[in-house]
Amino acid sequence: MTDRLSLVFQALADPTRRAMLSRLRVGAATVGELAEPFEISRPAISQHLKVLERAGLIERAAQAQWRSCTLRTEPLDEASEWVERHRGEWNERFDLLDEQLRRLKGTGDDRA
Amino acid sequence: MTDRLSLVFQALADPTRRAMLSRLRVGAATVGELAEPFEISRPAISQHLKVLERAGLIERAAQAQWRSCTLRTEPLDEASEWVERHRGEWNERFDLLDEQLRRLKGTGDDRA
DNA sequence: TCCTTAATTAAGGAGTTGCTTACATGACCG
DNA sequence: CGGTCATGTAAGCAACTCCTTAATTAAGGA
Repeated sequence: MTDRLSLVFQALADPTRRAMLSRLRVGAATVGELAEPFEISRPAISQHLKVLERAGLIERAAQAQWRSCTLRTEPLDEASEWVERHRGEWNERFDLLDEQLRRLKGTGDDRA
Repeated sequence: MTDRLSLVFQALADPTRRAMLSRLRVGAATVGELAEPFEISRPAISQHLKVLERAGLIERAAQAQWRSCTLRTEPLDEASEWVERHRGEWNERFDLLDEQLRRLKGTGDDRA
């Protein structure tokens, strides 16, 4: 489980962590804010954040005694690529569009 | 970890299982054929297949003493939906195109 | 300085994963 | 029937996951 893609999928395999990422989509949050919707302890939250950080899905910045967490979506690109490549036939058309849009956007990363 | 989406992401979190799915993309295979590229034991293969089956990603059919495994991509649609919804801003445009293509294809599943 | 707040680290426990070897099932084949 | 091939089940083990409570670090305010 040493490769990045596995770490990302593993991070996404937990509903609490997915909910955290969804929350972060609307903007940065402190650990306390992230913890608020859940009934689990703060250390449990910290551990989930560690998993997300290890997968590259969040970034933490210390400001005074608060840690601001921000979403990093780049790892999701790799995950998306894998999933799209393995969806049925019509998705090959979809992949084509993906690549066209990617070119449009200017990030010229060709996949293997 | 009772929900389908978590089971799918968890199934994808292992390189061996991802390689198996990639292999199945080119057509059905027996357990032996699937096992061939890997150095792990047959029971280990069986256990990986159980994980994939639990996530709905493969289907097994018994033919004589062979079990033919086939890929089922539907669960990947849900995974794809989640990932696309959480990729950066430009992906909102991407999502739009996704939906347009979906309508073009005729599967009218609106997401929440 | 002392207290509070925000968060992490430490230690431990129940359950799961990913592997192993040994054994069981079940179909075909002489 | 007995042997072999394809696969699955059982049992066990080290490592990891996800949670807990207790202790720790570190900043800010009285």
